[in-house]
Amino acid sequence: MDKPTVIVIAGPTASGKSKLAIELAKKVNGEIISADSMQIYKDMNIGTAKVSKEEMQDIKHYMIDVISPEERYSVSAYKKDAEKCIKEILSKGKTPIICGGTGLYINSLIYGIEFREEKIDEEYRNELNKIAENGRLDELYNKALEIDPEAMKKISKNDKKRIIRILEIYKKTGKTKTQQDIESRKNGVEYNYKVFVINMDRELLYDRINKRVDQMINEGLIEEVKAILKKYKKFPTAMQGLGYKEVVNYLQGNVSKEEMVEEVKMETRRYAKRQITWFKKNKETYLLNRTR
RNA sequence: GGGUCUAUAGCCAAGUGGCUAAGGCAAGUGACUGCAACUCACUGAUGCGUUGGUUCAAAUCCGACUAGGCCCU
Repeated sequence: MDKPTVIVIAGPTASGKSKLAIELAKKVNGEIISADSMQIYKDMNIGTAKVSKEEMQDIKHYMIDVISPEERYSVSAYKKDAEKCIKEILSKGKTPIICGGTGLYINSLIYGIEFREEKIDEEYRNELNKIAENGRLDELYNKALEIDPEAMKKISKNDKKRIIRILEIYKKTGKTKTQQDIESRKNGVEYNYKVFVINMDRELLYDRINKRVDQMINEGLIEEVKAILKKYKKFPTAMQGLGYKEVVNYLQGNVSKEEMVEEVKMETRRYAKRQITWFKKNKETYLLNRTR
């Protein structure tokens, strides 16, 4: 039995993924599933560069505006939700098109990673964070090294977040991350993913990023941030979003507007660079070279 | 024209006589399966504006020159 085809369009910010995905959707009778860790949040529109209703051209988009900025989201939730969308689109006889820049999310789909049911133990996480912040991260590192020396080969002594995760997994399941990773992949991949990664000359991309940031400011990014701050109280993850932190900093009067804009541009470039590194790693990928 | 201060990597900058010229940002490369727009690692000056000198030893002290800032005329 042939696996159904799912198209994936990935690439760094401002490389034109969204537009390409829409064009493609029109041609192949497709619908689009976003793979963006920030576009899942409601009310964060300008800063996350969501496509407008008009730009969608009646192509249905999934996984955008699904949760409130006050909530927390995760890869495992994304995997589950996105696969639901894939099934739904396929059942209509249409082609699912995954489009986005969050490599972690895309990988969970294309490598068919199964996540076990797990609620994050916030208390334990906070406890470990406190230890780490008291300058005792090395203790956590050593503990993690004892539990899972294999996984620790890839984790630096300073990588707080990943060291803590090793300990979390062990406390929760009694298993090592290495074991869990193996189990998570034993089911194989359900769909025939065709992955396209947009590749673009670095300078051109940086230029596009600068223009996009200027445009975001013009479109009212600052107002958007103000509105979000007024509407919601907590932002466990959402305010990590590029641009948002910097605007908040500006609103607090710590930096001038010009400095803030420069910061956002710089951060966006750094982000794009990380994305490029991430996607480069994927084998069996079709590189799309864009020169404009 | 006179005076004065400054000159270190793409940018900001520590060093004020003696190990191999701090650090930050940018840039590049890399890791990353439950916060991922996260978290983290690695990489850069054979040389300190130019040039002469003092010294066993100079980015560091002295002179000249060049460039820039400030003040005076």
